Parts: sequence; C-alpha cells; structure tokens
Amino acid sequence: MESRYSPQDIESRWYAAWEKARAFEPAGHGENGDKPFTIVIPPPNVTGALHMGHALNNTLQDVLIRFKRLQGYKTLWQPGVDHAGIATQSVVERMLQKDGVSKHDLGREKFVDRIWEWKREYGGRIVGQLKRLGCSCDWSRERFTMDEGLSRAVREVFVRLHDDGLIYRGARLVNWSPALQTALADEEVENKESKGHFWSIRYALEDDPAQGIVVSTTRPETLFGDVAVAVHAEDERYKHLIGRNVLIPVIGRPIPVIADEHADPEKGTGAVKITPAHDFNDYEVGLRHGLKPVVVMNLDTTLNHHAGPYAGMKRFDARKKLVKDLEESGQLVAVEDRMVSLPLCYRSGDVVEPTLLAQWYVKMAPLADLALDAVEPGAPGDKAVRFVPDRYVKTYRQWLEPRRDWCISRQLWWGHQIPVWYVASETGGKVMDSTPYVVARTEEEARTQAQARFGSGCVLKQEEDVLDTWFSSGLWPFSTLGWPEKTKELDTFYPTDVLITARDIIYFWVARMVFSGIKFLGKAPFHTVYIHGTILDEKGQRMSKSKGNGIDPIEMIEKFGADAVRFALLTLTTEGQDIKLSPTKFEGGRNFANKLWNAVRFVHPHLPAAAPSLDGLELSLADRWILKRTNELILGVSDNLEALRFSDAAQVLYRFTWDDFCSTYLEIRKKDITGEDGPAKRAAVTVFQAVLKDLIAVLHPFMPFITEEIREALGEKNLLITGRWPALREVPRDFTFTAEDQRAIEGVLSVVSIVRQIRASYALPPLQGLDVRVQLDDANFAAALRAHKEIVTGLEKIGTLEFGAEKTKPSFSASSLIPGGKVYVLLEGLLDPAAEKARLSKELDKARGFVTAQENKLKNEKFVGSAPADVVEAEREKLRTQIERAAKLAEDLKDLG
RNA sequence: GGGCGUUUAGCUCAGUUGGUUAGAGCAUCUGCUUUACAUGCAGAGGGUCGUAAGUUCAAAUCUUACAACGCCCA
Repeated sequence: MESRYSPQDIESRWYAAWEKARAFEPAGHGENGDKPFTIVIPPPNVTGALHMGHALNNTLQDVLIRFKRLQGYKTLWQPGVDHAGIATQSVVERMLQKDGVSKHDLGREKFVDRIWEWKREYGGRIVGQLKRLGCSCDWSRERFTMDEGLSRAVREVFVRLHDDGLIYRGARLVNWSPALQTALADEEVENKESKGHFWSIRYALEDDPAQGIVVSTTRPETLFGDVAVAVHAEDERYKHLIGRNVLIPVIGRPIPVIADEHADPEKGTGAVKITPAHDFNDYEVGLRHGLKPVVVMNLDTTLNHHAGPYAGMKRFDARKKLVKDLEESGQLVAVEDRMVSLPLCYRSGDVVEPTLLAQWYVKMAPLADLALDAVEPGAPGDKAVRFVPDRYVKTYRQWLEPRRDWCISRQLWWGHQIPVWYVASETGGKVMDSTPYVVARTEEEARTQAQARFGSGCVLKQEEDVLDTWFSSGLWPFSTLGWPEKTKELDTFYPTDVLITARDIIYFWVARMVFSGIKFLGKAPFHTVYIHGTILDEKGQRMSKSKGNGIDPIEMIEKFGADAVRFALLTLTTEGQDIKLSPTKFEGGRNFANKLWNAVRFVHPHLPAAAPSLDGLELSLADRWILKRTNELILGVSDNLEALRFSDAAQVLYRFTWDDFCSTYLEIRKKDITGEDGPAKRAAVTVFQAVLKDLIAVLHPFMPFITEEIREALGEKNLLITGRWPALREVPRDFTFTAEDQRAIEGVLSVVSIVRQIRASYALPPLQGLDVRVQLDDANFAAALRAHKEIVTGLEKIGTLEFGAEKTKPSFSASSLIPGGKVYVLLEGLLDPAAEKARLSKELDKARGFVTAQENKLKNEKFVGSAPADVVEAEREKLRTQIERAAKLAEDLKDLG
C-alpha cells in the first residue's frame, strides 16, 4: 500500500465494479428485504454541467440510498434528466447561429431533430459527472422527460385535468419574454431593482385644455395604450375631474378620469395612467371598470398603429424619443431618478413585457388545496408531507395560497406539444381564438372525437405551443415509474420516501409534484422533503457563471478525490444552513481519508488471514473499550442519518476514526500489533480488523471509494456496497465492558494526558522515559489502574510507573490532578519550583473561584427549593469535587515551599 | 412593505427539550525526521455567545425591542 492515499487511480475502477455487479439496482436483503426505499433525483437540466449545488444535493441522496441499501432495504434511486425547454432550445439555436442558420430556416421538425441529436451527443454530460461523484443511481432506469413513456404521462394528465375542467385557454395578461418570444410563468420572472426614472406627464382636459392632470409613470411609451386616468375617490385635488375626459398626449385620444383605489394619493401626484394591456395592476383596474384594453406593442416590442408617429419603433427607442418630444412640447412636468423594479426573464435577462395574449392555463385553486392540505398537521398519512427544516412549510404555503392560475403554454418548439387539436375547418382553415378544439391522448383519438362532432370531413391542426417544462417534471415521481400504466415498479416504489432539493425549487417543483401525486395517484409522492442550504463562495455570495466565482466539483474531485469532496460537503451540511465554500475545505476530507488509509496500511502486514472472530481471545481493556465505542459509532451514525443530521453523522465518524481508533486504540496496541506472535498480538490485530470492518461499512455511504479499496485490502470477497449494515456486538455475550472498566480507562487516559502536559511544559523529548507516581484516594481504584498500566506505557515513554494509595509527594516532582487522585512526574534536577508554583496557583485560583460560585448557588434557597432534586444533587457533587481539588492543589503548593 | 434566516474563538461553524468551568475544524504559538500518516504527532493560547430589557432558582438556549448582514415574495 502507498504511503499516501491516491484516489485518482481507484475511483473509476470501483465505479465500474459496482455497475458490473448491478449493485445499483433494487435488491434488498434480510429482515428489511421487502421494504422499498426510494428517492427520485431532482432531474438536472439536460444542458447542465455539474456545479457544487448538484454535488451537495446528490451526495446527500447517495448517502441515504447507500445507508438504506446496506440496511437491506430494496432501494431505488431513480435518475434522469429534464428536457429544459427554454435552455435547451437556446443552446441549439446558438449553435445553429454560428453556421448562420436560424431555426426557421430548418422548420420545426428538423429543428427538433437537431435538438435530439444534440441531446444524444452532449446531453449525458452531467450523468458522467454524477458517476465521478460516486452516485449510485439505478442507471438502467434512467429517464428523460421527453421519453415516450413520460410524454404519455404528460398527455394523460393534460386530458384528465381538462376533463375535470382544470385546463382552459384564455386571453389575459401574461409575462412575455421578447428575447425568447414566449410566454413565461410568474415564477420565471425575476424582479430586479435598477436605476430608472419617474416621468410626470401632463394630460390636458378635453373640454378645457388649460386645465390638466399630471400622472407619473416609469414606462411612458405605454401611454398610447392608456384607457383612463385613475385618481382616488377621496382625493380632494382631483374629485372634480372624475367622469371628465383627458387627452392622451401626442395622439389626443380622449380617456376618462376614473375613481379607483389603485390610485394612491401619497404616491407621486396621486393620479395614475391605466394601461390594461401592458400592466398587471392596470389590467385589474380595467376589469373593474369595464374598460377595453388597447394593445400598443407587438410581440417584437415595436409599437403598433395606436402609437401614431411612433409606430414601428422599438419600445426603448420610442421611450427616448417620446420623452424628448414631451419635454419640447412642455407636457413633461418633471423627471425624477428612482429605483424601479424591473421584471426580467430568468433565462435571457430581457425585460419582460406584460402582454395580452391567449394562453393555456391550469386552474390552480383545487390543486393548490390538495398541496396545502398535505402540510396540515392532521393530514392523513399517505397524503402528508413534512419539510425538514419545517420552516419551509411557510415558503411552500406562501406560494400556493394565492392559488394563481398557472400559465403552461410556451411558444417553443422543444417540449411536449400540447395535446389539443383545433378543428381548423370550422374557421375556414385558420386557427383563431374562436376555433373549436378537441383534447385527446393521441391524434387518432382526437380525429375520432372531432369527426363525431364536426363530421368526417373536418380538418385538424394540433396546437403549436408546448407545455412548460415543470408540467412534466411535476409528474416525475410517478411518470418515471411507468404511470399511467399500472406497473410493478409503481406498485413497489410509489410513494417514494424522501425528496432532497434546494429551496429555490420549492415553488417550481415540490408543490407541483405534491398536488400531481395526490390528484392522480391518491398519495403524496414522498413523506419528507429535505431542503439543504445554498452553496456560497467565501464571501457569502452565490456562485454564478457571470461572477466567475464558482468552484468546479470535478476539478475538486480530481484534486482531492470524490470521497474527500463528499465528506467535506457532508460535514458542512447542518440543517438548512447555507454553506460558505472554498477549496481549502476539501483538505480536511482528503486528510481524513489519508489518515484512515495509513492506519490500515500500518496494520495490514499483521492482519490475520481468517475472518475475525473474538472467540477465545484475551481481550485487553483497550480492546473491549474500542469494541464498545464501535457500538456507539454504529448507533450514532444510524440515528443521525435517520434524523437527516448529515453533519453530525460525519462528525461521529471523524471523531471515532481519528481520536478513538487511530490516536488512542492503535497507539495503545501498536507494540502488540507489530510484536511477536502471541495472545496479545492475536487479540490486537483481530480486534483491529473487526472494528475496521464495521467502520468501513458505516463509513461507506459517506466515502464509498476508499472503503471499497480497504475492504479489498482486508481480503474480503464481497463488495461493500451490497454488504450489510453492521449489527451491534452484544454485551456481555460478545465482550464485557462494565462501569468499572469505564472508570479505569478514563483514569489511565487522564494519567497519560497529565504526563503529556508536564512533558510539554518542561520541553522534555518524547523518548525520554519519565518516572511517574499516581496516588489515588481509593486503594481499589489504584489496583484497577495498576492492572491496566500498559495503556499508559503504550501511549507515553515511561521509566517507572507506580500506583498507590499512600499520600506522599515525591520530592522534585511536578504534579497535577486527575479525578480521584494525583499524578506526579519525577523531575529531579529539572524541576522549576517557581514555574511549578505559578502553574498550581493558577489552577488553585480557578478551583477556588468555582467553589465560591458554587457555594453561592447552593446557598440560594430558591434554587435548592425549586430546582429538581437531581440537579441540586449534581451541583452539590460538583462543589464537593472542587473543594477536594482545591485542597489537593493547596497541599502540593505547600510542599513546594 | 410582508415572510424567513443569520449574528458564539482571528476565520468557517456545532451547541437537540433552559441545568458544565461554552465545543470542533482551520489559522496562530511552542516542541517533535517517536520507522502508519508532516495530508502527521504532542502541547498551548484565544470567546463578558450582536445590543438592551424581561421571564426564571438558573439563559448562548425562552420572550420582546433594537441593530447589522443575507435570502425569498410583493
């Protein structure tokens, strides 16, 4: 074995071995063998490359899946990718653009073929990267949202929702992304504050141009679409104007002054222009007053004929010119700099234009209610969803509660084409808002339906729009398992268990999965949603391509190893907290792997060939102690993982491995392990091997690669990944460990600790044997420690070591306290009485300070009266020990003269 | 404006239901070529737990207010 663990050489080998063994496929063994445990991967975009957020998200999933697999569950980690409509279409469009080809040159069908080609060639990139990380997804079941089966699920859901009256087509205001030329859902719009202006413009009264009303706006170019000016009904400044007409500047079209609460007397001039076709608030105002919207902007952001002289100009050019013209004509009353909230398209960054267009919608109220009920305290078991941390229920509720209808149509070519067929022949071959349509699972079904209603000669034309990507990802927990077919997989693995994701996905995805699952399968898709934190850079900023502050997980894997990357991320994953990351954080993981590696490397030549059995061995106190600690390790890791406390689980492993197993146990038994064959050596190497076997099993979910490598070095035949979660060794059947043993090991270890402190403070070389006297208050305790003096001599270079109950302080000795006694280190010729005095005095002051505080506490009758008896007794005990400490320190101090 | 989170050692963070003399890793300092590991070993220093008030016998922990920083929504 190499003196340094080098992950690079072994990781791909083990991954291949797991795949070859089909270890990722659901199996199950033992008493849990029939119980399924399922996680569906939050499908990454097919265009995506692995970033740190993915690395964290998938590490967490892999830990749980490997843990449950070892426990014997029939585990399925369902992988796959998402077709990411907008992102993917843009990528391929950009590629074509380089060759000077537009998607329109190709036509829809050929363009979609090109995307499929692209997907086949580049789309699997992230899958390969997940493998580098060690993810044990069942790749034989990999799905893609555009697969035939998943597309069937999409059509089925569309038809069923439509039949239930939950899908409709309607013309209303939508978020229009001019750059992408598609409508967007509300969640796909990001509002960003940026510098803008507030222009105050005077509208003259129609019947008295000398009078007017000044309105303020951040988007003057929309004034051609104004249908009213609104003021507050109680606003004394404008009361008299209500009902009269004002003229839109430039074009002179008369519009009424109306009273509406949308006008806030405190804001600006208190009068606002109403443009229902281009503003969401105004749209509502328009509806309230029965005002017909006037559309002034085309989909390419040029203004239309309503804009008079500005017709044909792009929105921002028109704004610039209009402002200038208004200024010149004296109608611009004021300009104010101010921050404005700009709606931006989350993909293109373009300014979104609210636009009046016919789109397809899902009626959310009944579905949102299903999802909301799922997080109510009394929700029935199979319809209940809990969040970890539970505060995210609030985020989830906030999004669902408005029950806003969901715009699901996108003017894209890549995606699930909406399964709606217009009967074009009914409107002269053209598709118009009034054209009747049928909704069906297939074109054939559509034709049958249409012919029954419109006669055999009718001509059908399928809706050109595609569905929002989230429409299909919302079905992921069951569409991947074969729904709407009644499959065995669905039967076995639905509902799934835990969904692990990031908080920005709660809106987009989690809520939609929950109501889809309950609506179509009658059961929530998972019982638990674990929301992990966001990965940030060292300064606490989000990592992003544009900032260039990202840390590439693959680069880190190459530098430190996948296990190290995983372990570091797990250590940092405390409940829901964001993670400030820097490459140095992975060093800890790498060092940890190397530590374990070297421990194994050291003992390796001495390991017995046979499988470890504790029967008939002469187990020392250290042996029995590490066996007991191993039980605690197994329990600690299990409990923490069950509770989704990843960092705590990792911490337990780290502490055990580094402190207990390496620094303490291995150091105590070092001489025996490398020594002559005999009972001591046999016991030591066997216990080492037995503990190591359990350790690598419980460590495996966290560090799958190095643990397989070590397992192989131990000569084990079967892969660790498909092995068993270790059972606890029973006390006293397998070994004994009593309360006295615990006291004894703590006693000898505290002697070691004192010797080390004194050695360090006198700068004595590690190899200088020290003569040590340990004086205990209790002769039995002295005997118990004496029986295990080999632990002290194993950890420290000792000359002579005596344990006794007689209270004499050896001359020229440094002393310190351990619970129940004193430790003296003989330092003839070396002792520095002044330094020694200072050290002891400091200790004594501390102890006395504590005694005073403790006495005051116990003098307080309220404390003694109202605190629980066990707490009071514990405090009394503390006082007694500190009084004793103080007395002992004072004795030794006196002896120093 | 509404919601949520964070504030504990120089840095990054733990601290479960209030009951220790508040912990870890990194960094710092001292000493170690002790033949598993310098990606290491041994030891040490370092915190009035954001501020203020309150509840309580007892507060890093509960309540309220304030401050700073961050995220989400409008």
